[in-house]
Amino acid sequence: MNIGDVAARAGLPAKTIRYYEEIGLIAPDRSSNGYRKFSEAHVHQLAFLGRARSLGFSIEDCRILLGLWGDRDRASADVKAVARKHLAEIDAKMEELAQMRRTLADLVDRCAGDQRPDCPILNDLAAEGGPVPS
Amino acid sequence: MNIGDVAARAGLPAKTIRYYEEIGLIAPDRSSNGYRKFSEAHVHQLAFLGRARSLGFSIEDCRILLGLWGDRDRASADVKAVARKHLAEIDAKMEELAQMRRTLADLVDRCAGDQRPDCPILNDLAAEGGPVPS
DNA sequence: CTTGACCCTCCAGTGACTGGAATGTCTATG
DNA sequence: CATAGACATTCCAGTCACTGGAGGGTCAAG
Repeated sequence: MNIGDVAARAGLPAKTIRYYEEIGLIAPDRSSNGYRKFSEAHVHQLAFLGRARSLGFSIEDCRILLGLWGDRDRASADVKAVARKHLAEIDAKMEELAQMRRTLADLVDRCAGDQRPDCPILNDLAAEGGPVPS
Repeated sequence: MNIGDVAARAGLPAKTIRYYEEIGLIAPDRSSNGYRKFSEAHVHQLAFLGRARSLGFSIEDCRILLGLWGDRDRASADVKAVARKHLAEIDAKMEELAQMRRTLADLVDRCAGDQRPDCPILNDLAAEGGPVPS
């Protein structure tokens, strides 16, 4: 199977698949003409990667998960540990965003948004204490 | 004022301040010895940038906000538009993260996390339909 | 034999810094 | 006056995970 077919079936751009080979995530064979040759197993691996990436796992986490997936003797605890770490990162990011959102929404609410120059958003950004909600 | 003092007062790393100069966000003078020379106004601008960045505004948004801040004839509507656009981006990111979080939390919940290899996390990542919560 | 769809490699760019090397300048002390 | 150490400078490379594009080779159909 050539890269185009694999890309269609795995739902990933060909560019991305080439990149994944470059960083050693997958290792397709080569035809005599230099084209990458993919097996069904490769398609499954790439689809796996696509799903893991869509859940926000980093490439390095994906590498680990792919290794665990291919390891018959894995412990589910190892998989769970990776997932939990990622979950914690997501929670941290959400908390950070929520904090920004609160502050920003407050500023937006307080701004008249008319033709006059007076603006609480700029005022708060300019203020010593910054726009950190007390 | 040298870059070290400005960095301490604005709460930004010197490296970042040099970077901001490189991309044209600020324009400090130079002493005869080649050192950057900053004024009080520069300190305020940098602190402004630090606060805007901490709210997640992109560098380009910061550039716009800085311009509006320095424009006596601005309309607060223009400021509000920038902030609202950013608020919408934050909301989109939060929604995306929340979606990931739901799926991932479900997977983690369903995984025993013991020494056995059976693992719903890997199973779902490997599945045709992917780990998209129905 | 040509056309067009595919494939290849290599290079550069994204955003917003950050680290480090190699070098120059200033200030305080012996 | 020499020197040590704290500061400053520039430039290059790396981060993360791709993405775009140039320039060229390969293949199947008509």
